[in-house]
Amino acid sequence: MKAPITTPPAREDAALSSQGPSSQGASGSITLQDIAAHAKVSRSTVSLVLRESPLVAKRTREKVQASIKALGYVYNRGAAAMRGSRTATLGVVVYDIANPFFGSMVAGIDAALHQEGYVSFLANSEDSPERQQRFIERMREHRVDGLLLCPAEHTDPNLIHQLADWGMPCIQVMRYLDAPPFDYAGTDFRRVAEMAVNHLVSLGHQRIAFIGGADHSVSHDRWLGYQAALDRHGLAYRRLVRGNGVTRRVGHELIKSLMQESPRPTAVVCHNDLVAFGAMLGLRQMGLEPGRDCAVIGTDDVEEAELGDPALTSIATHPYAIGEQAARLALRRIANPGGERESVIMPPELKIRRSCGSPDDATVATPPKD
Amino acid sequence: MKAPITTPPAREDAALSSQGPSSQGASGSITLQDIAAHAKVSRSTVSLVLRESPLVAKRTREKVQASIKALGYVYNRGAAAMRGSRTATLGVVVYDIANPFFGSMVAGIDAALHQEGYVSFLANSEDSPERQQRFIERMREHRVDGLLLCPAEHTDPNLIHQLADWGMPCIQVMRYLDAPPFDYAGTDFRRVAEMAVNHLVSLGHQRIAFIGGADHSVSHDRWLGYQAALDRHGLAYRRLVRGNGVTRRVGHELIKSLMQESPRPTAVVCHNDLVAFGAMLGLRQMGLEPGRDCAVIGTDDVEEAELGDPALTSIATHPYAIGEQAARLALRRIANPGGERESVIMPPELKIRRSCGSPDDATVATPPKD
DNA sequence: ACAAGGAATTGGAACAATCCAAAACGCCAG
DNA sequence: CTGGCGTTTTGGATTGTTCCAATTCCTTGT
Repeated sequence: MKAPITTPPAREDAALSSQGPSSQGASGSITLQDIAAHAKVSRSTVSLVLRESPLVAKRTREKVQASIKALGYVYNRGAAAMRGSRTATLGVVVYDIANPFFGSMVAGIDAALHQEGYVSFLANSEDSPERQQRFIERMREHRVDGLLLCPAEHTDPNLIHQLADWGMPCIQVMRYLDAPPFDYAGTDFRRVAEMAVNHLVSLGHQRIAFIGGADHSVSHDRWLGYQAALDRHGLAYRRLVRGNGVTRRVGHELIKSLMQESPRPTAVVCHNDLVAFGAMLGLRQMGLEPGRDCAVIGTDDVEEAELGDPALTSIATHPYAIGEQAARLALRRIANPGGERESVIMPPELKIRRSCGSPDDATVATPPKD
Repeated sequence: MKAPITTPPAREDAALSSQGPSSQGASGSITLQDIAAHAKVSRSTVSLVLRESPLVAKRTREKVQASIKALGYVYNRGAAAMRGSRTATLGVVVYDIANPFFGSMVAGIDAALHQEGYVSFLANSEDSPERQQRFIERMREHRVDGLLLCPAEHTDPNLIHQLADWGMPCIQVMRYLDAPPFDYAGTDFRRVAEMAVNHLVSLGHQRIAFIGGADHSVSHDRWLGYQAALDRHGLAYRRLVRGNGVTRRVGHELIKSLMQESPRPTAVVCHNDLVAFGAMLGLRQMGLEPGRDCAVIGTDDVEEAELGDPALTSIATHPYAIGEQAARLALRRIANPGGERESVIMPPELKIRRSCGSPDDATVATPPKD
């Protein structure tokens, strides 16, 4: 890692130093009491105005609001949280924020929370249970109203019960620990894999492989779905190569060894789109054409899928929508902590493009009829 | 958008309902007073122990720590922030968290803050100044110690001075508003574009175009760098096609019209790697080979650059490191609010791959000597 | 003119920590 | 035994809000 270069200020403007000359300056900040004095009402009335209580008369409300504006008052949520019961904050834990899938999910969470006046702490666990644990402790100290958790790999399944004991609402997202019932938002990964297999079967494929995955619920579910779909269609060929991870590189490596087997698969379901891109690249390097010599299907439908060469057929999992739904579920649970646990499952969606063959070369992808 | 499917709990485990039977249960939480009583010392002493004050004697400290553990005490940072001066929280604003560049940056911020016991609120402005403004107001209400801001497009440049008036430390990241001095962390985008041009010139190129960009400081700087570098090398050809955005699609469109001009450029500098991927795809579709018929260079060095076909030569801008540095700068400023403003600039780095030609076809990319 | 009743307003206590000045403690020299 | 000094410990005041019960104000009916 290179050291950064630190420069002094590029230009020293006139006397812009220290605090601006405006208003009250530093931290001797305006309180409810000050507003009350200015508007000639009581502290309590001001508090009611701030919380938009219908109790306070219109004239008074307007007078108070004028004072609030005039003095440049800033509500102190810390103090409010102390007496009241909610902080209007949420903790969000993901394990890889640099992954655009989680980026979209966080964008969805943010949008939904923003609407309700909530604001969220974000932590990136990097799949370390220890880091995750420290963050959760800090969230407790900050008295967040709830937690949105994509559990790190190898998290102690007991965590969920511990959170429940602590009275901290927790929605699991994408991944989950232990057994239901719990609050969960995600997609049905079993169904995702099934849809992929079904699509390939409908195109006439009989030898369908699956590549990629890691040791967590989202992968297990895909593997189960893959096998269940093959069972249903009564297909004997099955080849599940898990590899180590969910990256382009993994897809690239796995497809190469897979295509040297005999018999070769005619189609491959990939754990996600990154693995699929790697697989298509690997096929090209072997002189094989994705979509003609071997159908490739991904999952997630990342933005790049559409612009690939060939454009990648994929099962969309809608991370943004999952984020929104997870956030809404969290708010529901906070409003009603004792309520029945819920699972919000976003239906996956097949996006047909060219990597499983196009109308014009469908004949090539379709094996002989008998 | 499809509606999600909401299911009731999948399985109702024995009597797992309501709160667990553990400890204190609900919110009648343990306070300093409780610890003090249990350890037979005063509230103040417990407070000192918690803050690791050297004032308290070893025996006492141990006794108090034992009580803290025994009662399962949770520190209340809200209450602490009320009397004390810091909240150990920071606000972070980005405009597109789904972009992996910002994902990495946020990961760097998170890592640096985590080490110092800080925790951060995250907001995704989606380049809306109004949303950004609302978030900043909320951050003020939550009394964050500082702000890390990637300003939304068309943000009022006055915002920086307003924040200064409010006494809220603010580090601008990547983009910046108005004129120095201010605290800033980013990379030198002028230099980024210059490096790209220099590299192409060193390979013998004379007609070098630039594509992509939006109306903000990071784009302006790249454009300036591009032009400055051409000036320095005394090259007359210049073609700066700004397009509308920084996506693959933009690169794809722009390269196509550019290659129909006469004379054609022999090399193209792209605003970022996404634009570069689009450009390479466009070249292929025109029957041209990136790196042979036209050199392509990107900036950012995203993970996919290495795995592209051909692998993309790019100027790395190290978003993770920028995030770390921005966070550290914020903590420095919080510790010393009156200190001199700083700019932390990460040096960009040339990553040579194959999209500007490889050793074996260097002759093809190099025009005649004279 | 007065009581009743609802609408609007209010003061004091509570929340859980920190800060500060003062008190208690221990130890040793005179 | 007392004074002095340095180390620990401690109440009480303080922070800015919400909650609650009580009070005041304003109508309106008799």
